[in-house]
Amino acid sequence: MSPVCSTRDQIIDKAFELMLQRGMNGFSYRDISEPLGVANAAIHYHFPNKTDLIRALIDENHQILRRSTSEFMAYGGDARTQLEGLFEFTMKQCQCGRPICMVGALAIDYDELSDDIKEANNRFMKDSVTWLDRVLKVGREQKEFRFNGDSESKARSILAMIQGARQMARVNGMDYLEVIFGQIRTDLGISD
Amino acid sequence: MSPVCSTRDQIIDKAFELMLQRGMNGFSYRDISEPLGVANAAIHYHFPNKTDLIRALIDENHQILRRSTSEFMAYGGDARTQLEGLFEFTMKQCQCGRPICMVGALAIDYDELSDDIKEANNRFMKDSVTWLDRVLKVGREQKEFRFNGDSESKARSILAMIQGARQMARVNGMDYLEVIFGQIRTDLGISD
DNA sequence: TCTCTAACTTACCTGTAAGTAAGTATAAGG
DNA sequence: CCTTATACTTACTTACAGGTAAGTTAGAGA
Repeated sequence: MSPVCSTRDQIIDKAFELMLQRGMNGFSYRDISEPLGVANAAIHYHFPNKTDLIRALIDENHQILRRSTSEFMAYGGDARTQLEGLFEFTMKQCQCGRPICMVGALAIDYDELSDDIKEANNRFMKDSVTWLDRVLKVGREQKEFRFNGDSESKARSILAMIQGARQMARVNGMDYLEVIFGQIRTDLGISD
Repeated sequence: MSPVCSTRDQIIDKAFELMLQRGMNGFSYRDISEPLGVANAAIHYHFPNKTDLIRALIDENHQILRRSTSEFMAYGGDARTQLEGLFEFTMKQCQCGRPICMVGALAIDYDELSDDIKEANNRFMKDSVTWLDRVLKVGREQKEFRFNGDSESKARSILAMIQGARQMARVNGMDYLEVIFGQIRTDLGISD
């Protein structure tokens, strides 16, 4: 195991931040190397080309979400708490300089992505839907949520909403997110 | 009035398409000039720098939506028809090579936008919310739609959903959009 | 016929992006 | 002590981005 402050980890950290702020074409190797005080070629040593770097960022993203969802899970079986965990997670991401999500960032550059990156991104999306679908199913069974129709469609629509909201929040201010969270609660028949 | 096939119009057409496919940093002057068979500098003649070009694209986008919404309006007072018009409009945009919307495209490059572009983008968003808010209000009064809570929040959430869905559709296939449209109908208490 | 302007083209410049090749410091192992 | 691998650095190349300056051409108006 490499230490947390290894050059490689620092590169990933910085690149991850830049990726979710500006997208794939919005940052250069220099934007990473300069603040870290290393040479440009140091990045090429760890990630031969930009595709390799992006691949690593997708993995990073997947890990972050997986870690977070298992954190929510640990809170207990309460579906409402898990949904609120997703809201909090989203809010935190936006507040710590990650205004857009990976799927949204990659969607812009979709045409120039390699097949394995497209697939990794797709897998991530499906994982997210599966997770939320489960939360909704449990929530409906436990009478915490009230909604009509298929729970998977509902899960997809909520994820789409959050993704869109993140982008609109950037243009129109952070309270856009709170409005959307409120609407999701209302749509799920949560009185609060 | 310049003819439809003027160089200026062709530049806007091509740039608009590229913008909604790849975002602001995803295309160059060459990507426009080459297919049109003109010199790179011809673009600079009409739009001195890239910011001027982007500004023109936002205007173009605003006009397209305004034209479309007044088309829906012309159909009659039926709120349901107007909502379906929005769905159709979105679908058509995606099918004719404009997978993402302008707000989404610009959100990625937000940090490097000039103030007037940010403002124009914000205005566009607010116009869209205002329009949909009205449709929802009328629809609720006429008992075409059934939903809880504030109509403006609902409008925002629907627009966020569509925006997110466009991006997710790119990663996961076009039927994602249909799923989301279906979910919006369900959430509005439309039986069909 | 001459002049002027709009709408370009050609030829160029500067900056910067991604990437590479070759060299170097350091520590670990035999 | 020598060798090897890791983790870099320096110095470079190639390509292309956005942008500019000066020249050209075609048509409209006096």
